[in-house]
Amino acid sequence: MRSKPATIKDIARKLNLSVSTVSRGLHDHPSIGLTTRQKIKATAAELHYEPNQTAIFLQKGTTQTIGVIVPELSEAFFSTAVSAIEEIANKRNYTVLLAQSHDDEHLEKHLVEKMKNHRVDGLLVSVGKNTSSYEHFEKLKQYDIPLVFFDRIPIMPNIHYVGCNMETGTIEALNYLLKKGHRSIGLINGPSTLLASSERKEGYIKALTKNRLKFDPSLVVSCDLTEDGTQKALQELLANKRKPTAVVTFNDYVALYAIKYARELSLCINKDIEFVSYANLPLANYMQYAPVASVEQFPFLQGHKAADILLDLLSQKMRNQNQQTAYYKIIIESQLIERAGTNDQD
Amino acid sequence: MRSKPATIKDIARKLNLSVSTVSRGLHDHPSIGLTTRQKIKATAAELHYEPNQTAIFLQKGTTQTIGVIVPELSEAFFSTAVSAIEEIANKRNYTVLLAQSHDDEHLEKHLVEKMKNHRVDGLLVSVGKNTSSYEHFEKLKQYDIPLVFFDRIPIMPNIHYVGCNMETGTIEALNYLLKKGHRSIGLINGPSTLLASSERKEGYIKALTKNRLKFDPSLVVSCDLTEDGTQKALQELLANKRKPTAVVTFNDYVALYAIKYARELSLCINKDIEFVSYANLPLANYMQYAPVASVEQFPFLQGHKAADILLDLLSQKMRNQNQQTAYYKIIIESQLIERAGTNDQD
DNA sequence: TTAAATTACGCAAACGTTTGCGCGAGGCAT
DNA sequence: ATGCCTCGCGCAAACGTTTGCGTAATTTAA
Repeated sequence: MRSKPATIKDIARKLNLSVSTVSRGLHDHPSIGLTTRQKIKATAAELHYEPNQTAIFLQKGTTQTIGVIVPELSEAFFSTAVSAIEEIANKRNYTVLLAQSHDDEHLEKHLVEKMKNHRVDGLLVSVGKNTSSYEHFEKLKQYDIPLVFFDRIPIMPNIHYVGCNMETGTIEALNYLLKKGHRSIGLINGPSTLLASSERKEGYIKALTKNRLKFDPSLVVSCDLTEDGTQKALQELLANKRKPTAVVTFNDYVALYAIKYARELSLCINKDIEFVSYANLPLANYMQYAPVASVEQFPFLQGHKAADILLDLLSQKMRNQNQQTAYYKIIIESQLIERAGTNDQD
Repeated sequence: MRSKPATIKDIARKLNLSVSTVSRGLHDHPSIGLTTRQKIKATAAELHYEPNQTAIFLQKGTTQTIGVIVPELSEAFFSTAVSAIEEIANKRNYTVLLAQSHDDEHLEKHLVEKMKNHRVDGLLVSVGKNTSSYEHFEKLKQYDIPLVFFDRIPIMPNIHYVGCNMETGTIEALNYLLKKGHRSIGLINGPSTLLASSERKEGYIKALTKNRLKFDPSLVVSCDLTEDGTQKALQELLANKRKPTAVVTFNDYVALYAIKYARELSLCINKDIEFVSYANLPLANYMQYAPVASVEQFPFLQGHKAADILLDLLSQKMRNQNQQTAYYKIIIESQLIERAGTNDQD
């Protein structure tokens, strides 16, 4: 058992043919005679020959790889989106080079650099929540590497992205809570660097305006999406003169942290205070006290669309259609999901 | 702004030097004069030159990449292990090519093939729960690609692996439940293709034997780790003449499904029936009814160790130490974690 | 002054594949 | 018999980098 895999040269040597004949024979090129092709194939099988992708990539100037950077793979949202991306990529014979930034801007920059060095053909990114500068993304344009953002989108000009309409989702959430009788509704928002945060706030304001209610800025609080940050945010809301009877949280994890803390303060969940979240993760099905509703953001669809767009950009590039100045800005409508049989305290 | 990145050839042409001089200059080779080196570096910066990793990989016959295949990234256990692997890999300047098999044997085979075609230097695998044949792993030996299993380990000869001692963890779990007064304890086990399943069963039997209790095979039930399979398994246990008052579940997800179903059957959790699980995931902190204890399996440590072993094998290989016949079989001791203040029904 | 040693570069091959172009042999038409 | 066409192969370059070995010029020592 030889230590090195067989190459075309080995087959050529064994059959006393040239390397180019063997390469063509393996690819069923019509200029190679049938018997010669058959001999080549048989010898390839015998030597367990497998093409070396690195050599092919060098020769073709493409790596047939797309890079994907997400903040945290353990978040079902991101791993769902990634599963969708993998599905599309597999269908189009692309490899996915996956990395997680752990919401660390420095690591995110390093990962973008590494993706560039690996000459990924294109890149899909969900930005880290703490990322506040985007030169590392700008630099990719110099290398002509197509880039599509999804879910968490930076506030940058001239970009492709797939996102969810958080504004309308927020409006639905507010309408739902207002219909339930709530008049003082808090919002635990995310970092202001995220478009998603400003969208949520916009939706919140629009919903109040539409219902002829006054917007009280002190009921909208930012947090860093950590458990500690969430506690502080809830504390701030509960200390408000207009103590909220309902809170919309940035996502299910924030809801989970907020609910846990509310219980520690001896609040009766779904009586003293109700929660609505974003993401509608399966996690909530098993939570002790789940939010009464959640805004579905269709991560699988977002991942799917982002991958589609990227591969479309790649195929345009291959066809040398550099006249692309239009930017994809896909917004998927969100959907408020009311939880059936929200847990009451027994 | 040129569409293609600059290469060493461009620098060479611009400075009227040879390609080899430029390559050596970029690497501070002592045979290149200082002024020449400085000129080369300045021109490289000016042209935004960045080395092409594909070319380097071809020339060096290594990809500086390790492949990692796990069943499901959304499981915190696997994503934690992957974070540990990434940490080690980054330190040693390796890229991680990550893929998820979704417990699908066919997809797992395809991913192994793709990893091989990409000439990953080594591979880390946590086997899919439904994988029942392992030729796809055997074939890697032909290509001299080092392979280390972690967490879910196939029953195969001559392999490297890092696992957790499920036997002693199971014994601790049984001891804990026996000490609490339970005498009829069920076990919802996993697929029999997994070593982890037989280890759990062995631990279960040994614990009973050590406590001079009879082993009743009908109290050990296999399931496929799905929600549906878990329901059936619990049903079977509850229909037992010796209806268990405690159940040890294969992992936290199985516990979650089992508890949900038990509640549907109007059983009082932690009164009529208690659960102990494996994995000790953070998820359980937010569960409505969490298992009273869980066996910690240290996924970060497992990932860390698996990556260490693989990189050690790779560096032995680079030093041409083919005399390796010893196989790494690392077992990390598990640890039963009793949950503080297990939820009582209020 | 001459020979030997050292310095600073360049040539060419290699890694493994693809592919444009060319050539020799055989077949067919005139 | 000769010229043209087609078939079936091979040569060589290329992709972008690294590196073994060689050479010319300069410096140093005898």
